[in-house]
Amino acid sequence: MDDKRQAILAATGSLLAKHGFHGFSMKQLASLAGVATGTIYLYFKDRDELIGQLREHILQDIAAQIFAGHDSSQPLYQQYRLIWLSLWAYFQRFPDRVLCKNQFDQLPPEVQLQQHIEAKQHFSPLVEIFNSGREQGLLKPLSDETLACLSIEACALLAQKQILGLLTVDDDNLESVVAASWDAIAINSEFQS
Amino acid sequence: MDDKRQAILAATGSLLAKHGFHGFSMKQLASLAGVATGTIYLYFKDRDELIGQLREHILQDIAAQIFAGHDSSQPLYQQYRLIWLSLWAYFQRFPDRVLCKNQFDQLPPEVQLQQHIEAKQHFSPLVEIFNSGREQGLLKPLSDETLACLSIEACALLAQKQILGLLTVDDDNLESVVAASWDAIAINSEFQS
DNA sequence: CGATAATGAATGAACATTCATTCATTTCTA
DNA sequence: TAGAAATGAATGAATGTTCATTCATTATCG
Repeated sequence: MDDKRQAILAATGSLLAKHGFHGFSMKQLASLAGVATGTIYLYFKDRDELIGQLREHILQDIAAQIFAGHDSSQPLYQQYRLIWLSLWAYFQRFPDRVLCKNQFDQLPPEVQLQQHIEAKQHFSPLVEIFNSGREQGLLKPLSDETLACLSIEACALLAQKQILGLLTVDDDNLESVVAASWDAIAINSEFQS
Repeated sequence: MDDKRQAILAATGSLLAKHGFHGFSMKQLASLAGVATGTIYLYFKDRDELIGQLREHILQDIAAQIFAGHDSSQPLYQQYRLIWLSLWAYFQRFPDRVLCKNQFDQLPPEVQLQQHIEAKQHFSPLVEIFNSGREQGLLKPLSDETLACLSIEACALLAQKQILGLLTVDDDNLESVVAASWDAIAINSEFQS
């Protein structure tokens, strides 16, 4: 059965979101997933592989969702805006995913290097936007990573805080927040829209 | 002896930075701090209190450093710039602290609410900048938390990535990165500097 | 001053608990 | 009924915490 696998992955996500790596135990996971502890090991070699696969699963899912309506013939800001809003919507729909993603970003340094390379492949359309933006003189001449920190990563940060109840970005503000994050990476000419 | 206490706190920081909460053991800590395991419990009630006190220690230290040269009579951007650059310098000097801070930000949700209230008190001068910036029409009409995410939190994010070797912000770029993060929160008039 | 007593910081082996993982057994399915 | 899937008690390693003991230092007294 493959829905057991899915159930285990889903339970892993919600447990990780709730407790972090602290207090994440295979027994609790089994009980939440509605399987026996041993069953987990039929689908995953061990704890680390389980977590690695969850990470991969989430990353692919996010990438699939936020680039769903992507159209590289649109104006650059429109492309950016759609991605940002899709990411925001995704995180609102699956709050656990933000929390998980941020947990992954706090794994030991040696793990993160590998993660970073994988991630960049998943998000290549965004890298394309950065590239052509710099070429056209629309975006600041900073590295992809720097631009990402200043723009799209703010989305994940804001989403996390909103989920934890530390701030509120309502739908009225949303459009100006996207624009604000664009301002961070865009070159400010007097003629901008 | 109070330097035992300091030694334990320091060792906790570097261990936390290296391994995260994963693989952080009191035995390893004792060995790194150069004390017996039992000694730790003479200075700290338990593991959680130890970590809580480290958090408090780091937060106070950061606040003290980044507001050291703060002068509220300066132009708003100059105030912001100094804080940003001080924070950047601090993180370059004490890389462990960034990694620790980010670990704290991934503690279970219920812990973070309390942390957020404390933190806001430590960083009141920054909140002042946001307040008067909004009043003067220099900053976008967004909440403190949102402005912080878009501006100063990017500093911590960039610092972490730089420390992990995922990007490089050299001193030439630094000034434009600060300006970029300011662009995110500032209102863009045609007459801006 | 010298000898003795008291102190409490520091120790680390011992303890209870928790955890990831295994595997003999049972349950399901084709 | 044979084979696959699932179980969950058992295992042993690892962890946080405790506490009886040590020992350098300080205080007390003859």
